[in-house]
Amino acid sequence: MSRGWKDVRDHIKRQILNSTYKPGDKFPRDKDIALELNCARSTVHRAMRSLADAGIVERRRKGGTFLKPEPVTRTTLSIPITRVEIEDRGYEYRHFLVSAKATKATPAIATRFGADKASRLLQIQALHLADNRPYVMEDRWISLDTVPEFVDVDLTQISANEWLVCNRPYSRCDVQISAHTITGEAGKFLEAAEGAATLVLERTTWIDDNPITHVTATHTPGYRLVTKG
Amino acid sequence: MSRGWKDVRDHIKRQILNSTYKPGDKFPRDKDIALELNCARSTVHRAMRSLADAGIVERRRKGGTFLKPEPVTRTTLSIPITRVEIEDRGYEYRHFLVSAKATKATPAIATRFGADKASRLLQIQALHLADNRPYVMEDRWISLDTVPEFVDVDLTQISANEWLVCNRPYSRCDVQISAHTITGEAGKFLEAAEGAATLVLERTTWIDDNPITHVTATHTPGYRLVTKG
DNA sequence: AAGTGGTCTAGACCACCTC
DNA sequence: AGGTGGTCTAGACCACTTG
Repeated sequence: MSRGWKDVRDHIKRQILNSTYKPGDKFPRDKDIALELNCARSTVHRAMRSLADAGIVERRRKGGTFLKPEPVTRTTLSIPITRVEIEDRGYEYRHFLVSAKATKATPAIATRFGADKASRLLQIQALHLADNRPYVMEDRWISLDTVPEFVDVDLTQISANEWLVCNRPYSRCDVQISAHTITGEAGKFLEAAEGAATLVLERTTWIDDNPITHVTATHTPGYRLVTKG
Repeated sequence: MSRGWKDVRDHIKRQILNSTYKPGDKFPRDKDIALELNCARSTVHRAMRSLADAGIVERRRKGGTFLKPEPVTRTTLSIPITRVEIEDRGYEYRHFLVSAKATKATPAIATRFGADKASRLLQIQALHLADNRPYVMEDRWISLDTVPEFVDVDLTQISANEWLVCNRPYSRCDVQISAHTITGEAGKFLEAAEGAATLVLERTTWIDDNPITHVTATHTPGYRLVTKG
């Protein structure tokens, strides 16, 4: 007999794994499952919702619950503060401010932030080091319209990354991952060979409809992103 | 007055955004929040759990609820069946089997699968095309110990990717993302210039403790992974 | 129009962890 | 040992969507 909602979830998972239900199949209604497993409907609901969150099952009011016909692998990517990421790997963290200047928006940034919201900008380049070796280089744009107090931050003491994450919670965040070959300055700072392949993470964060920052993080060659499933 | 748990969640989110609470701060206990917002404790619980799932808040029995001291950006990566991904982008899908053969495990695969579980293996290389242009090349290992019936699959009709995802649900999945420069065969099939940077996704899926498959997917240069927040 | 999942409530008990 | 979050229950009502 099932006790908690996790047991109910595992019971259903097992049925999926041993093909009691196949992609596209319909499950009994929550009430009947509850009856069968001798628990409350809300317990079945809790289990089913966790399966729906994981992308395994699809639920529709009046329609019922179905095993997803075309399963989607869903995995969670955690991106900590760079300092924490480096320290978690057991290295000593340091960061190094390369440049900081007020500039006009490039067309790419204007498009991303919204043409009317890219008036006062700060561009910052910084290098994060692990045990004094280059780890990641970031090229960041900050909207001073959204974060005016940023001009007072001492970037030799705290990285823009850490200050923003800790002082400016965001309501929305876009992440894009791509691969590029290293060129020019980035290669010099990262001490990487020209033409090496690097993983690039771009993030834009927003508070309501106002852009906070856009950062392009170029990692040293060989960097791997790992998701915990 | 708050109505549903989403309103409670948004109420707390707003308090975080306007710095009513700062990283590390402790929230009142659920019961008190419920009293203040005039709703049931379980409603507050539902809201707090969604914030905890999002990595915004940390909850400890007896300890209470805290705003995370070092916020972590958490984002969800969805990886559909390659055919669906291509069709969703509005292209016509085709796939092309390059090779399929029974082979011995390379040391890398043996390590990944577990030395004792890499005895009967199939290695498959296939190319997925969008509007007849190369989209992604996959190099896949399949454990015939775990999936013996795979030998009967007609890989000219259905891709290994789609057959496995639809017929072999997994209980665990690891994903790794990295950047590489294209070399040799992959470049030929992807019609990409030697030395171009490509995004590589590696996935291993398991059922319980048995490996199902390991796939290395090499994308055409310029490919971007986007997360939906 | 009716059936299904989604949510809210109030109360109870449990489990875990800090104090 | 006590306080906090975690869960279960039973019942009620709501919201959406489909037949």
